Order: sequence, then structure tokens, then C-alpha cells
Amino acid sequence: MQTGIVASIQPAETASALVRKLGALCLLSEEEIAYLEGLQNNTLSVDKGRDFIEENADLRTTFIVMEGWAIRYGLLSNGRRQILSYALPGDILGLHVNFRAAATYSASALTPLTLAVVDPRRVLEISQKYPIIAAGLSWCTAREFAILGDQAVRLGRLSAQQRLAHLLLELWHRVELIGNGAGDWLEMHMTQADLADTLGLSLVHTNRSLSALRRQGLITVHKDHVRLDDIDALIEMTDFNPKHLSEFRV
Amino acid sequence: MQTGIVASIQPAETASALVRKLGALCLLSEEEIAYLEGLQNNTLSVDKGRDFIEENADLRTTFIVMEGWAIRYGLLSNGRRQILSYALPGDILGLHVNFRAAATYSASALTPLTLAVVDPRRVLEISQKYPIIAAGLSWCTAREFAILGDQAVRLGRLSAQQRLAHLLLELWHRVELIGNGAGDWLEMHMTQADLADTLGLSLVHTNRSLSALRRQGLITVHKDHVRLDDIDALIEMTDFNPKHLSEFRV
DNA sequence: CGGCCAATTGATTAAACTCAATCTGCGTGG
DNA sequence: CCACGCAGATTGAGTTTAATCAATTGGCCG
Repeated sequence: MQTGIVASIQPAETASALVRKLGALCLLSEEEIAYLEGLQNNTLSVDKGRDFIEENADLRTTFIVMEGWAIRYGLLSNGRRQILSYALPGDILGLHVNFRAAATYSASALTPLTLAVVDPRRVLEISQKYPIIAAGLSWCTAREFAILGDQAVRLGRLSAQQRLAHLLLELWHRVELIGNGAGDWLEMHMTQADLADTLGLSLVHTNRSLSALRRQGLITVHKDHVRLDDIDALIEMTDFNPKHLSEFRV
Repeated sequence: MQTGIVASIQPAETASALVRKLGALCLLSEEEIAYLEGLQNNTLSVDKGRDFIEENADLRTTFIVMEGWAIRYGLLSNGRRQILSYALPGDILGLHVNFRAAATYSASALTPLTLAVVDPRRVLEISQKYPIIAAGLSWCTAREFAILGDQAVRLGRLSAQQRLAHLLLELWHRVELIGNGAGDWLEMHMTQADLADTLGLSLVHTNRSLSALRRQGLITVHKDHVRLDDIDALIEMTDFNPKHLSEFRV
């Protein structure tokens, strides 16, 4: 497990999630680690439920998620919402914001959130000064594309139960990879209404699909947690590809 | 219209689609144009219907579409297919392939295709040597994200007719922006089966949704073309946001 | 205790899927 | 020149999935 490697280099308690994430890919130098940590000196706290990016508004900031979960979403004029992706600690929002005039999505805090606020112009200098970090960011970009592609496959070609299982697998793997895992358990920071808006389903049908998975013994649902009882079966039934989340070329 | 600006700088007949696309955003120097054209010296022809990227296979190439249309898609083990996006002239595939071990999607030629084959390591040197071009590529990346996000919204929260109309609007705008437009008409290089796999619908339902749009006087369908008869009404009914495709910060 | 948010359940309706033909245009071989 | 085959488009009929409408329940907090 990649988190094991990180732990031996950087104790998880002291390193930021972004350093843990990139450090799991390649060996970062002291200087690179110091630069990445320095990038996150300017922090912002966002209350649970609050929007911090609004579609069509001027956006001149790059955010790094330090603690907590967020969602990216789009709103339609009839009030319907489509959640595009989940941002977990170590994830970056607005990495390519430099030459866009306006945000193409909204973002909202699913939990109390700690964000690093970064001037996107600093992103530009990274490729000059820190090629290894630039490589890591390029990898992050490709990974975000893969995750969003998986979301499109889920929405377009999986059944309700498969969509749910597939999303749980994605989040479980992502949490594991940043060292926030808790065995089979996944902390659920979203409501069933959020799940519905992620999976393109109604709230009622989301609820029923959850019970169906439960009745088949595939998951166990507690208050704010879900246990993936049979990960192999879930992967099998959804065609989930964990390599989309972790593959890296040395 | 941005294409007008391009035409005054670079005659469309001589400049590559990528130069036309980036030149529409910002004024490129002679040197930058020459570099971009040189990047596309090594070309590859792909027959209609043939795959040129396969999911999970080792991918160490960046492709620039010079002529023709392609699709990116994912396949499930039950044979179902989800088309993720369309690649038009000037679009780049595998821009962030440098640090990924394997392709996370497949790609196939919708028409006879001319691709520029680029060593992805050349992408790395761009940010050192040509900051303006690097800015353009960063803009392309953000735009691809916006397009894929729109695809997720389509799949998750639009009705069958809305999905269809929304996709037609996307492609019509994109074709216009690279100067390949033909008024209200859109050349349809995909079959109805392809449309179905793009929109997460069955072939039969796609066919019926097309006729429904036709009966409402919103589109006219000919052999391989569609005319958007009432673009404003189509935008209105789908919440289409053209800014996702063209906004640029100076 | 009351109010609110989230989850759950029942009943009905609507959207989209599947199966099964049929049709149409087009190229190819006899 | 025509019969044949094939791919793509179209139509009909019946089924399934998921949406909608409408309560109801369970926690939690003030």
C-alpha cells in the first residue's frame, strides 16, 4: 500500500494531505516538501454547507483541500443539481483557472473545510522551479479526468445499484490512498439527497438502491458510515477499475 | 466571432486547426506558430472506425487531431459502451499522459483521421520555452474539464430530448469556434448508435427523441447533417452555457 | 415537547428499455 | 441490370426501471 511508503518518509500527522498524496507517487526532496507546505500557508475555513466557488462568477483563486470534503456541481435553471465530483484532502480545485474568465462549476463544503488559498500565478512558476512537483500536478490533472470519465460511465451506462456501488468503491479507494482509510469502513459525509444528485437518480430511488445493496449483503450502513462487505463482488458487478485512481509511471 | 479574428491573422487554409484554435484566444508570434506547426510534423492516418488508443494499454504518445473527428469512450464487460467526449480538429488527446502508466479510456476514429503524433516529453519543454503556448494548453485542459462536466450534467439531469439538443449545441459551437462551421448546419459524423452511447440512451429511444425534436421544429435532419432551426429555443430548453467553450481571460 | 432534517415506505405514473420487425439506401457480385 | 446483403434508420408492442406524489418514521437539538 502506497500510504505505507509515505508514512516512512513523512509522518502523516505533520505532512499536508497534498504532500502525502504526491509523496506516495515519487520521492519528494526536503526542498520540494517545504515548497508545497509553504504554498498552503494561507488558509481559509469554510462552514459545512457553504459555497466557495460559484459557476459563472469570476474565479482567480486555486484552492487546495487540506481537511474535509467538498463537492463540485452544476445547477440547472429548474433547480436540479448534478454533482460532478468529490474533492477530498489533497485535491486541488481551480488548478487551471489562470486563463478562464469564469468558473464553469460551483463548489460547496460537505463538511467543515480547511482550504489553502493559492494565487494561481504561483502554479505557473512551479513548472519552472520544481519539475517534480509539476509532474505530480500533471498526474493529478490526468487522474481528475479519469475520475470524471468514470462518473460519466456511471451516469450513462450503469444501473442504479451499480452506480451506487461504483461510487462507494471510488471514494473508498481514494480515502485509502490518502491514508484516511478505516479498513472496510467509509465515512459518508454526504446525505442520500447528495448521493442522488451525484448518481443522476431521485432521492427515493437512491434510498431503495441502498437497501437493495444492503439486502444482498454487499454493504452495511450505519449512521454516517458504510462498510463495503464484499469489495471483490462490488468491483465485479460494477466493472470498477482501481487503476484509474492510482497508476503512475516512474 | 472569434474565427473572424483568426482569419485575419492566419488564413484558415494554411494554419493547422490547433494554431487556429489557440490563435483565436491570443496573438501568437511567428515563432510560436512555427513551433506549433513543427510539433505536428509527424502525422498518422487512422481509418474510419479504427481504435488508436485502448484503455489499459500502455500509452506513451500525445495525439493532436489535425483533420476528422474521433471519440473517447469506455467499454464495460457486458459490452456496453459510454462515449465520453468528441475530439475535433485542434483537440489534443493524452496531453497529460507523461506520468500515467496506462490509458484510462479508448479512442476511435469517427471519420478518416489525420493525427499528429507527439512525444509527450515535448509537452514538458513547452512550459519552459513557450509560456504563451503553455497558457493555451492550460486553457485547453480547463475547457476539456468543462466539456466533460457538461457531459455529466447531460447524463445525470437532462431528459432524453434535452440531452440530444444539448449535445448538438455543444458540437455546433465547437465546430463554429474552429472555423469549420456551415451556418445553422452541423455535419453529423456519428450514427444514432453512437449518439445513444454518448447520451446514455438506447438506440430506439435516441431515434424517437430525434423525431420528437424534429416534430417540434427545433431541428431538421438530412442524410448526414442536422440543422439547428431555433438555437435560442434549444439553448433555453437545455440550459446550455456557451461560455464553457469559449471564455478566456486576457 | 416541538420542529426540522434525513431516511424510509407505499402507491401510482411516466420515461426509457427491450424485443422484433420493417424499411431504405447503397455497394457488390453475378 | 438486377438480386443480394448489409448498415443504419424507423416503427410497433410490451416490459422494466426509475420518477413522482404522499405520508410516515427516527434522531437530534433548542
